Amino acid sequence: MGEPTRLKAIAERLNLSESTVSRALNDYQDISAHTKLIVRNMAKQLDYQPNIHAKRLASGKSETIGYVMPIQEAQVTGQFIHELMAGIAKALAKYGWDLCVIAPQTTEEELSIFKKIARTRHISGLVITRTFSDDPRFQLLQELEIPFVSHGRSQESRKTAWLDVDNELAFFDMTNHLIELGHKRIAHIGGPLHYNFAYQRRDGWQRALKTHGIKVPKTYAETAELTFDGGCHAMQRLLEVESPPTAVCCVSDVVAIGAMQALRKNGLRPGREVSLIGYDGLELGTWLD
Amino acid sequence: MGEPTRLKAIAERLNLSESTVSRALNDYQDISAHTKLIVRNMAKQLDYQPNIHAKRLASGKSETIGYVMPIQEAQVTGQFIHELMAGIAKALAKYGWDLCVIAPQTTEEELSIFKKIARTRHISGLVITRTFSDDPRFQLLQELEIPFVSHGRSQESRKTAWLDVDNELAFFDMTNHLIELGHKRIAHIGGPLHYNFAYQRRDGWQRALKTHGIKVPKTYAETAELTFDGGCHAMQRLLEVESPPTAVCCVSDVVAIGAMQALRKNGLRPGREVSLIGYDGLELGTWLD
DNA sequence: GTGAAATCCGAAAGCGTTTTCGGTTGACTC
DNA sequence: GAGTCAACCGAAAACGCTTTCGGATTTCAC
Repeated sequence: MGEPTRLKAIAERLNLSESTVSRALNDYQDISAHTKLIVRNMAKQLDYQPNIHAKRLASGKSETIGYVMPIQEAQVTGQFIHELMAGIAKALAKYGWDLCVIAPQTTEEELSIFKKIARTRHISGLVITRTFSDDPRFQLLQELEIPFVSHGRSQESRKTAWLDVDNELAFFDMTNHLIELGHKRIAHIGGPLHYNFAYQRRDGWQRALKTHGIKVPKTYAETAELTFDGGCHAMQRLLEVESPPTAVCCVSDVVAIGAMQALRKNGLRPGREVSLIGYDGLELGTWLD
Repeated sequence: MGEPTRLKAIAERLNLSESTVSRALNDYQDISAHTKLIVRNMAKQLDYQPNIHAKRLASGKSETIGYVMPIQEAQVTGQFIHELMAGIAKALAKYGWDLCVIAPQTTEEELSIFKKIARTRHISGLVITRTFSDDPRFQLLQELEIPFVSHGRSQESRKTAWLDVDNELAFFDMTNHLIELGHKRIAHIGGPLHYNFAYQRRDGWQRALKTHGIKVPKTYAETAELTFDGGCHAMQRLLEVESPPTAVCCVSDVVAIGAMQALRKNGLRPGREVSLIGYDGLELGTWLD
């Protein structure tokens, strides 16, 4: 293998200056088409790969995106989190950008990392995940003028870029489906409402009921930790209500499985006496129905 | 915020040269303890953060580890994959190193990325995951002299560093547990044997049976795709065997859930007529039993 | 055939570190 | 008091690229 090819090598071979070669490769306007062509050919021939550190130092651009991993709590499923990462990494790779993992331990640490990035600018932009309804990161990042995309929205998302599943619609559809199947007593086991997706999903459920003029007792709106146990206990509570629901849509599959466990304990068969429906990347749904 | 602090600023404030400051911060031997002290204090006071690109360019070290994401196939669960990433990222952060995501689309692309890294050395080392029993990456990386750690082993792992769950032992223990519960007819639904963990897990099951002098028909060693369907079909086949098993240990929880579905279809109750046991990070086990 | 305007390229100054190589002190020996 | 040897520190050259600035051609209009 030996030494990697440098700009200098290309320049010497072609009797050009390094600056010309650099500009040819970066497609500057003031380089003739012919020159660009021969430079690029030579670069390909020598398998030239620019030294990214020199490049980033000289240009002052870091060409790096930081992916902020959610702080570990409970066993909120992380199934699709890494698919998203892989997708982003692939897309960035096309442009020679890097995706860097940032894993803060606490919220305070997370915010202080942001501040550090704002000073050093060694990271050009961020992807943040697991957003909260009231998420302090949105304001801070805007103040610091760090470009970012959020996976999942917040109340502040009007002004910022985000990508998200349409949670509200998904649960609206899900609930409608149950209604079409003839269910009237449809409950919801939601997640803690500081998770924004939990908020949205509950809203979808409510809107569907409202649209069809169906009224349910307040006790039908359950809340659970995003664990098996959480789902189990919430379902247990629903079963103790005066007239228990005939269908329950759960905020996540993990919760749904927990709920199912509760049904079994009470001698009820999921899908028969009580319909359960979950939601997530896990595809457990195929088995639940 | 303004401009970040540079080495120069510290040097000027202290009437020292930049080189002295640099060596003081990097704990060189030829700088007096006193000088080191005042330099470090000043650095802290000015909140100095070295420009990593300049640093990496000058030192020729990239201080970056690449995490090679497994190529997407089927829905092999990725639950704990991101916990590992977070752990690595945290550990590296302490030393100012970065963890960079590499997401190849195909095996060929993966190998060519390795070759590129070998030339440019813009990444100091790799973490590779989802290893195969016969994994070409091990040899290539050794040839290219790229330091790496594998998460999961391969046949070649004698010479290289790896970290892994002791799959063999886990399934040995699991099977023993079933034996202690009185089961004699214990089957195994394994994964495709080119996955090394599938290999190891099957071995653990076999060793336990052998240790207790239990013989089972060859048909008890089933293989399934790592999906719900795979588990379902494999279980179906097991039920059609002459004398079906009373317990089955499954290579993963996803497969176990599929198997469970098959049991239900046949009017059997998991945990009653047939015991099922799965294995993974999903903690589904708590519910399965 | 002159001036102006394009067109294309080279020289050189950065970017912010690290690291080699010497040089200046002061202490210590005989 | 000349010579030696540590102990400390500064000057300056890398590292490999980008980008500004200006210089040399060529083109075109008149």
